[in-house]
Amino acid sequence: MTPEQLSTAVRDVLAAAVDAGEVSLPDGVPDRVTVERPRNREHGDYATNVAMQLAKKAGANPRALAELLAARLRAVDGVTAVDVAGPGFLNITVSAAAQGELARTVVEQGAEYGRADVLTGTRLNIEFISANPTGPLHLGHVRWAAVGDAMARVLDAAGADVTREFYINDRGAQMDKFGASIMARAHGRDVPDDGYHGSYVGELARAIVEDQPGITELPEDEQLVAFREAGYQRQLAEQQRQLDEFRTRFDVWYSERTLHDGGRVEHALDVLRGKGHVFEADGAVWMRTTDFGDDKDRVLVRTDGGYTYFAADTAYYVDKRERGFDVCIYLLGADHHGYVGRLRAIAACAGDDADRNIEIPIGQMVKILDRGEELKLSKRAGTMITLGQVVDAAGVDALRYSLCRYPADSPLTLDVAQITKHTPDNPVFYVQYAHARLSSILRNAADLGVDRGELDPSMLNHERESVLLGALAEFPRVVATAAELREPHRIARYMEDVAGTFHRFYDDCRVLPMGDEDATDVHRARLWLVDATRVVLANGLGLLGVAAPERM
RNA sequence: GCGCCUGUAGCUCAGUCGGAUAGAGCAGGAGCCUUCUAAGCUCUUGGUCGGGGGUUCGAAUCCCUCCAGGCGCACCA
Repeated sequence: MTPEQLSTAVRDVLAAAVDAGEVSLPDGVPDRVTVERPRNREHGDYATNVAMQLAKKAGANPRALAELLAARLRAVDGVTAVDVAGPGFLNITVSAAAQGELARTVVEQGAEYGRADVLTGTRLNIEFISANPTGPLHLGHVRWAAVGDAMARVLDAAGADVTREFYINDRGAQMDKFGASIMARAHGRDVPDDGYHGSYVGELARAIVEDQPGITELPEDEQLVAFREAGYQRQLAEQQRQLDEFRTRFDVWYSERTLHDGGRVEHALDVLRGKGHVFEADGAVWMRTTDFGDDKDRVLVRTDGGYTYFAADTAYYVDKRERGFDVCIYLLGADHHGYVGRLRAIAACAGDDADRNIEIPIGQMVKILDRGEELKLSKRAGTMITLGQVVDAAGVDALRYSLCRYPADSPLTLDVAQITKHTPDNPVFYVQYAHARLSSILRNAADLGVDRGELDPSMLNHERESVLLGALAEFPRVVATAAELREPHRIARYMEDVAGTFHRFYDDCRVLPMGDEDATDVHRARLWLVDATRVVLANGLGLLGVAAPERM
């Protein structure tokens, strides 16, 4: 019996009590009844607080209402005991057989187990990283690479139609500075003060000159463009390679230039003019974002006739909506949180609901310590910690998992030594090890010729088995919650719980027959449970983009 | 000055439709391998949930206020 089924059963019991005239609910029976796993085992397998929630509406004493529901619940198939406790909690105990059926469900659903449908029908666009193509991805991008990718996977698992998007800022003054910096290096000159000082610029210059020997002979203005474009292409390819290595995938790489070249900016301005939020003042064209909570109005077209970056942001949002996305998610770093107000205002000015059509989660900064020292980037000194260097130090799995295991809105410090060590106090390895251990049991079973056979769920009546089954049953709800709250870290925390629960089961319950023993129904049932546990961990790790090793 | 985020055990942090005695790991202490991975498990010490007020059957959670720390407030990109 899954929590979902039990919740439905409780709701049905409530409805039956209403029909029988034992309870009166002026607002009707609620659609959903919360059934949760109590922290304390003495409170049964599941508990519900419906009686307390509805007591006031029903004009009844919470405990009396609970008693009334308990009497009916006891008759439900698979329920073995119902107690009324405290101010009116219903503590429910489920039979081993009803609970054990879950092992079959999980194994049969396999990779599908855990998928939910809470977001079915929602078209989501999730944009993250969106770095300038003027250099390699660095430390500042790493958190969203991991969390954004995991979030996209979780949203997909919850049934949403997800598009992952990377916005390429390939237009504007920064690009020209980038081109000028490469050109300066190609001629052995100093990079301009406001240019790019990283050592990669020199390497780029060398590679480009080698590839296009005539480039340094071009007139200065043409040469700058040639360097800029060649540098752009190489850096974009480099970023894509870095992300590929980090297992972060995008569906759409959206170039800012195409917004301008395709007339999308003019189009967006027309749309917004039509909504009445555009005005002219001081020779510039503005959008009245203060109508919607922004702290100041924003310029769209400068006095010199050029479009601002904000105009492109506006066009980009309008474009996303016209491409059919219901919700546009922008993952921004804390250093960009000043953009939240104006982005929300864009949505509102476009006639949308800023509380529904746009979401802007803010990720706080990450510090990474290596051998006690903070990996720090300094643009001025030209020292830079690239994504690749961090990956080299910590490994993709450890890095992705560790970044995903904390809520993105809390500041984070990771120690490379801490997240890469192979000890149980490292959550990555604790979870991966559990998966390897499970895989090992399944391998050994095959070697011994023990087949899972038919499941007799009533064999799974050990305390540790019951707790493990209960934990596995939570997976779909955890996925749904993680998706709805945009909090993939819940998946990691959940898996740590499952891994611990499994290790404790393993310690107390022998799965395979020993020596010359014949396999019994208990062995077979435990194999089902082991298989189901392995499925849940594999699916969960998959949601974080972390490997589920079969051997360690 | 205004805005966003954070404040929970010695340390790193979980904890959202408000629920039962506030949790986990580490660190400290004591144990468990003749058979499936000891990269594991068991027991134990440890709290004014930053302070104060409010809402109610019930608050770490919701509201107000104060304190401390981080970040941000361009006709830059």
